[in-house]
Amino acid sequence: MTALQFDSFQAIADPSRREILLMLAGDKKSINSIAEQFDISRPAISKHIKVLHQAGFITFEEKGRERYCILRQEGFDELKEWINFFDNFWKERLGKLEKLLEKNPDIAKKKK
Amino acid sequence: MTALQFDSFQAIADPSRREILLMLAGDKKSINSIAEQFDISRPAISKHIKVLHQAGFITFEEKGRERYCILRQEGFDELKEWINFFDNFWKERLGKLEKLLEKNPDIAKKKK
DNA sequence: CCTTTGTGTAACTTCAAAGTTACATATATG
DNA sequence: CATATATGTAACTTTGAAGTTACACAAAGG
Repeated sequence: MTALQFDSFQAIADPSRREILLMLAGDKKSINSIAEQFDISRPAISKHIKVLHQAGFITFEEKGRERYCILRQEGFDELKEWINFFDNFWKERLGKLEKLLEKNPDIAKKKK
Repeated sequence: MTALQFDSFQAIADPSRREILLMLAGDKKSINSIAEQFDISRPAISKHIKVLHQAGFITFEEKGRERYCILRQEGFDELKEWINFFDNFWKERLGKLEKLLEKNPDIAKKKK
């Protein structure tokens, strides 16, 4: 249903877009109220919002002529899983090292 | 000491670079052995490796004329913290909701 | 109804990223 | 030593991302 048309890694590569996400963690905000916080033009922000939406990071809540942007938890899933993969990699590696030290405690001793 | 000259968000925005990191989770690899796995040219891979290094994701182990790339755990820290921020945001929000329901159990009931 | 406000988007410019080829250099090997 | 191998990098091209301005349009408000 929510066909991702934009890579989430790509989406958060831009500092302005990361800033927008941070702003939305505070509260939902209209497009214009977001744009006010930036030096770049309103259409530029509009594009960033579009990207964030297409990447699944935000949803909209229409209110008259205003469009409020709301953070969307699932948007962060892909990244979280990616990080988790490497986290597990390190943990696993640490586990192996511990087992090794249990069996060969001598390794921990200085060579000389 | 390790002056980051490249943004880590930017570094993982490129699919090839993410792929390289995945490859290195298996084992350390020489630049050429990495390049072999890709369709793009060796110099292109060389550049990607440089970026990953400057962003702190990998270190090198020189072995004669070969240069082995090794995953570096700290490189992932910035990202992990970023994700954690939003994770805490959701958890906190959930906590607030639970407290609210404790005090006003009626909210959970259907309106009609 | 006219004007203001909030937003989307088309058309354009600029710039940097990602790729290429060509060349340089250092190490290994027969 | 001559050659093959592993790598770095300069110079260049192409492409797309990010910004701009200008315009369109729907909703609100007097």
